[in-house]
Amino acid sequence: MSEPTFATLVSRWYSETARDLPWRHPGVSPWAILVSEVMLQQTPVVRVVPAWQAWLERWPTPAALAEDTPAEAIRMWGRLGYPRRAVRLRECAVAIVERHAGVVPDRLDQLLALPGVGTYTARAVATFAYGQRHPVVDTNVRRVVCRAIAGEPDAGPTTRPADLVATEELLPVEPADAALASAAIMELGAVLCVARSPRCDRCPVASICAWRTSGQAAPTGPSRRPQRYAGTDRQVRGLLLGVLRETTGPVDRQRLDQVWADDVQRARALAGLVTDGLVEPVGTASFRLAGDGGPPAPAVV
DNA sequence: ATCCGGTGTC
DNA sequence: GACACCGGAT
Repeated sequence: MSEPTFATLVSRWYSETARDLPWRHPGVSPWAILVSEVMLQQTPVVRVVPAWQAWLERWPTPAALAEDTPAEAIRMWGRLGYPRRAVRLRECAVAIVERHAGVVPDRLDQLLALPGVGTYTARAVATFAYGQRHPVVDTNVRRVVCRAIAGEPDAGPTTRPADLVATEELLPVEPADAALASAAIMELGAVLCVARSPRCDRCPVASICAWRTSGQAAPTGPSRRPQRYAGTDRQVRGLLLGVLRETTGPVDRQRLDQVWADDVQRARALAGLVTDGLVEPVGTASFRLAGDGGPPAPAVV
């Protein structure tokens, strides 16, 4: 009789203590899981929950979202941040309708080909929506595996192929068990094995954690530079988008000019919004959220 | 004032 | 591989 494995210990802990998140409920559709994963890409759980519920109430299927305008997707996105994700999610819905008859695909290569879906999200959907056996490595999983298995601090800002391999080796053979283990490892990284103040006293694998055994080394590499928000193009984009979001249809350039004094930076931010497909010019002196007021795009000058 | 994070682009 | 991208929590 052997010791319980890493996956067994973490999965048992997860089954007993997991947060009750709505996208983890039985019967949640693959589309709803995909929406949750895209929202969770850059936004904390507590802020995603209400937005996810409202989004799926309005657009329960990819086809429903595909038929609506980018402008409405941007408005429904609310203040989740990184609103390009809203436009990509709608483009993703269009692609699902066009390529897959409105059904979220279950193959990794097909998922990866969708707008806004990268290596993490493709594996998360294949695993959590379709019960397949894949390593699902986000920043939390990477940190947990680096610590507990390699005994090292987190390897850095990107997921390496080696991280995928190391995680795969932890997964049970049965796909359903592997999916549960992946959810459990993510939960562990989000709740206990956090970056700064890990709660090892409550950790289900504290007894077999290589990082704990070896003295909990801190990361050695260059710490990532702090990113500011105030005064950046990001802030200006947010201000411009705020005006457009609360207005139906075109907004005069003059009104947009009032949100930020620096002409050069304001113009750069507005151009960026257009490039990103969030905003489009209407005539020569006004702008609107993409597709706002109907699909017919403005005449290209 | 600092922290957090996938994807796409260059 | 560096960088841009958002906003709220702490």
